[in-house]
Amino acid sequence: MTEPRENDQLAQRRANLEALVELGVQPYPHAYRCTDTVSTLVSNYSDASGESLEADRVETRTAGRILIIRSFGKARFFVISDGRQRLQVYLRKDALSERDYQIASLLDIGDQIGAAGHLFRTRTDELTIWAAEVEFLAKCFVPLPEKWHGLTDVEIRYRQRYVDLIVNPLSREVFETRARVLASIRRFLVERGFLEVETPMMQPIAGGALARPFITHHNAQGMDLFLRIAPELYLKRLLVGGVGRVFEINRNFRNEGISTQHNPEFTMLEFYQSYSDYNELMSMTEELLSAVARDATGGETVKFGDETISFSPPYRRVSMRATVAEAASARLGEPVDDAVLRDRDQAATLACRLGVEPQAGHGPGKITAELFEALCEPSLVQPTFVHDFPTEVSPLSKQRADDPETVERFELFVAGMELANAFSELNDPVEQRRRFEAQLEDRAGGDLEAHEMDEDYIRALEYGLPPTGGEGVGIDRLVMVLTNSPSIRDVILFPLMRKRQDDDAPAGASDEPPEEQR
RNA sequence: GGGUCGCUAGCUCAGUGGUAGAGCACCUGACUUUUAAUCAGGGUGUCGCUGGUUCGAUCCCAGCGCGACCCA
Repeated sequence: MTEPRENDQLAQRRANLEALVELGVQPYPHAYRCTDTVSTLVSNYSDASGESLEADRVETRTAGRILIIRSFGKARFFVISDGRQRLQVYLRKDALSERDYQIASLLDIGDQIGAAGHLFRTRTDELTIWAAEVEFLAKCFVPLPEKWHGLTDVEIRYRQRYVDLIVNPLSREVFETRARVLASIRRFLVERGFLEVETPMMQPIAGGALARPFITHHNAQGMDLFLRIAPELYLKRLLVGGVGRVFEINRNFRNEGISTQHNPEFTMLEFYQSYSDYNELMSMTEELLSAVARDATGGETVKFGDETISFSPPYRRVSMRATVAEAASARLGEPVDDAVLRDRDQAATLACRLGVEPQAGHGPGKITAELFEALCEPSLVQPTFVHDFPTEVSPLSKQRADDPETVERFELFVAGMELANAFSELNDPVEQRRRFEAQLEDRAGGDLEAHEMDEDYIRALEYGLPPTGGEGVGIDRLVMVLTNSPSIRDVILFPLMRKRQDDDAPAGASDEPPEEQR
């Protein structure tokens, strides 16, 4: 590992801490009792006039990190932040003890301080604490990014999210919105009688979705386990057990590439409702997302890049084959009948003409799904339900009564992204076994994402799963849309990044003080 | 996996085959209501890493690393 880089700013900050210690200041004090946070002061007094603050003096003790220092000889202004809001503190020599004034003059941008005093407004009408006391709380040894441009290097923003959060208020706002989204979803579902549960993240069979899992190992049991790719099969076991309305919000792990829409671990909401089906879920999804948008952003309409997206119901509903046929027809300039997509040879021919190479083992259903991805997905900007998927790509969904090649399933697309996936749950154990067996054939043919056989799940179905509608919603992507974030990494606090060699090296402070201070 | 682009001071960015540049930050001095405070002075650097070409490379070439975007 490389030696910690020494530079003047680091040395200066260490010297300032030494000077504080010589004044008798604790370098790492244990607590500071605040009467208010910066955020509550700002929200409570942002409208208070200078006159009213003078007439009814507001005394306060608060704490935060220094973000800006403006120094004027025998007075200085600090802008401090509690991570959400910023507030100015005015420190003048004649208002402070000699000791506190010396402390104030030894503080650096980035340091944590406590301040006590009363609120007033400056000549320029800025709400400010007139400091009577100042307390040193913790040292920042590393210079913060620039006050004007902030931190824009996305690599540092993702790897050192703490720095991003210190200097970019918009980053904090994204995660505040994310928290409101989760709270809103929970409220919505709990109000409708859904029980929140947690099912295994480590599973002996990684099922419930078509994806490659991560493998982990249990030492004491001497067994390999998979990080879950979906909670689905466990949640449906709970439905067999009589938990008629159930949901889980938690992480899934899929061993696949990283993109602006994919992180290997991501957060998914799954909910299931007995005695229901996918039609009911479409309406419920409209209610859920419009409510979440309101709770999280204040309205049902959001800006996403150049687009304005409305979550106000109803959402457009199109069948997958019809929308593929329509897109193919527009592309080729000739009518295309969606019946073509039910025949392997005709579907393959159509795919070739559209520049999508069908793979050998892929039947008409998979080819249709691939054409949909290539032709239709990116153009679905406003919330759109794409329903009635090919059975071939839906091993856990119930077939339509009038059409066994088609299942009762929909996906919701927003901003060109798949946001939700739902279906009437397949509850026939014999048919479920047949579907798993078809998947095993795909697996034998080299499809590493094909579903594995899960005997216990079939046994659970043999006890009787009521007719059920179930849905998964990608929380990260939903938050992307609601916060106008172009990358999934913008809405995940610590997205997966490749390890760097210098990850072990501290940015500044070393264990040893410089020679001259020993 | 493929393509394109990027990596220069703590941060945001210029730039050049011959002593490395700006703004902010930082240091010294002035200044007791500033708002990117102001004024005077100061450049603090492994130009991502390794090799090659060259008298000389941060620059040109190759490989590698990390990242971004597009494609699969």
